[in-house]
Amino acid sequence: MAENSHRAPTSPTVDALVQLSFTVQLVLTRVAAQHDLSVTQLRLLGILRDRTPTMAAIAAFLELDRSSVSGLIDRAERRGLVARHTSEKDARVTLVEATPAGFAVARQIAATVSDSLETLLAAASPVDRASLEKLAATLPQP
Amino acid sequence: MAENSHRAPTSPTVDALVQLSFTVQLVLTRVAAQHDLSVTQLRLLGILRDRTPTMAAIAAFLELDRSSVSGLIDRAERRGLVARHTSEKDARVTLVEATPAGFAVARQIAATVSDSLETLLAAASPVDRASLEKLAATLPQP
DNA sequence: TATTGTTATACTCTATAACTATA
DNA sequence: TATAGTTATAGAGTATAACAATA
Repeated sequence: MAENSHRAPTSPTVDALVQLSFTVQLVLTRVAAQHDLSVTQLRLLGILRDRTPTMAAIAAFLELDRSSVSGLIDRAERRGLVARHTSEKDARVTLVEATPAGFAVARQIAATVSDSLETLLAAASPVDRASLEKLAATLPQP
Repeated sequence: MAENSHRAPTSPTVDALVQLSFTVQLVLTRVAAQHDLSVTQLRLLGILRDRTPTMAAIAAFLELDRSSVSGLIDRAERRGLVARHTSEKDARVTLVEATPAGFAVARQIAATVSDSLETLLAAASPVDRASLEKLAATLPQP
């Protein structure tokens, strides 16, 4: 038997996908940390860039329990990044909106992430870039 | 001014990379959850498939503080997935090894992740796959 | 009654600082 | 003294269960 019987053979494409994913997450984690934020808070700010969603919508988007989102918004609110508003149509519903400070942080983070990833992609050919874009566009949501 | 002044223009390749990354992480999170594990524990088991590293090596690999790794290994050990051994060469050093149960879980997880991602990749052409593999191989570590 | 959100509780994950044991 | 690892502590993130307010 080979030296290592624990490693099941897996496709090189799958390996590439997983490795790529962790590289991107590492970049996101580091950039978020520069602003003393978690990747989840970073995602939250991303969502709020062009939406004013309900708590439930945020939970659905992030695939979190609504109680987890309550805590998430509590902490973001405490830091002045987001604000809660009660819906005028349905008093049960809470809408979440980024504050000007929240938008500013979101912009900075997006710019830094973009720069970092572009630097990593420096060696990628236009054809490989196009493949990557096509792949992302056609990949079904799991 | 446009409807939304908060969204800075970013490259489609960067967007693709980020989206792809979150898709993969979602798959990993779900598969890990099926075994009541976190993605970090999943990564740990992945590392231990072909290594018996020191605590410090695990910390370096996962980019965590050594104290965080102590807790991580505590919890994995409590669940019977890994075991600690003191190095015979240097009594300060602790080596971490997967147990048979740990290897079994690692194998199952790897198989499920592989299946899930292959399903997602069903529509990807051989050329696009090759591009993805090349990209992962040439991407510098950030 | 059903839905929206919060709270109480418990656990994992993580870091910082202080510590122990060994080299 | 320096290094490897642990412990104490604190906080973020997450889920489950129970709850209040509103529909």
